[in-house]
Amino acid sequence: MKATHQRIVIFKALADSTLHPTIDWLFERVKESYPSISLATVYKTMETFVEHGVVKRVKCEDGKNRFDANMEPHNHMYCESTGRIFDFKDMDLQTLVEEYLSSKQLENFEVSEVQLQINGRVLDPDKPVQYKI
Amino acid sequence: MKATHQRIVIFKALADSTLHPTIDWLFERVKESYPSISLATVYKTMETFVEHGVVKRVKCEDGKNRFDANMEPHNHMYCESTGRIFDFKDMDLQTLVEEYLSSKQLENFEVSEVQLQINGRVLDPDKPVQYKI
DNA sequence: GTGACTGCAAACGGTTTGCACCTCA
DNA sequence: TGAGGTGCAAACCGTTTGCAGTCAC
Repeated sequence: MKATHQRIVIFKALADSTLHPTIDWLFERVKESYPSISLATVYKTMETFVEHGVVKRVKCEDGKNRFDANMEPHNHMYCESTGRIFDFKDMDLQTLVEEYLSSKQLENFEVSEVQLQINGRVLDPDKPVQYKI
Repeated sequence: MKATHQRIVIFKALADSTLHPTIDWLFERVKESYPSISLATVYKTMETFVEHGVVKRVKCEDGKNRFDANMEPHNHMYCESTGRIFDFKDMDLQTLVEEYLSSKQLENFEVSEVQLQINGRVLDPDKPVQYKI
């Protein structure tokens, strides 16, 4: 993967944000420090980032792609009114579910991932959302 | 909700299928018995069905809308190679997760739903997929 | 130097919309 | 008869693509 100027700027914008940015958020952000960048480049770059395991793609109810720079296993809280995604990590919960499922028989299906997502709404958009373990 | 011919035909097509049809699957299907139907009508009808709680919308990795005529609480297995969705119902699992989560404190977030999805691949597309409780 | 990357603009695919006409209740 | 549903075509919006020019290695 070549370290082009564009890729570096996009990567920095990504690393800054914890809120799972969309392509157009990244595009607007990156334009500030690199005004001549094209939208297609952001799309293509994110595609390569996904292929190289730099980020994960997160499909969202609103239809847009979002990206997750957090590559550790974790779960999501999804806000149905703003479309924002919040990470939470609870290995006890993950283990609980995975162990339960491993005791079940799945016929004709090979599991790659068990995804657990809490949907709902943020009450006060100015305050932080927290999951207390 | 008016019982128009179009809506009845669409509803029947829906009830037939367990595999969470897309709009264009429904459109093709419905055209067989109602050739003059328009794609826009299928879109608008599904929208009213969702509003009236007749079906649920299921957002899919492939970007297309799918619909679920099964209104009972249940979970999904998602096949990453075909995009097909299979239902499974395991109340023990659901209760396990919900009880675990209710012991946690979620700050500034109102939960509407906990979604548990098993991603993976169907091994033999001609055989049924089964989750054994 | 060359293969990979960028930027542009045009195309794409799923979905939505505006509007004249029609139809169920 | 009137509120609301239908069909058509055009618009929309996020995303992808083809290609000529450019850049990192």
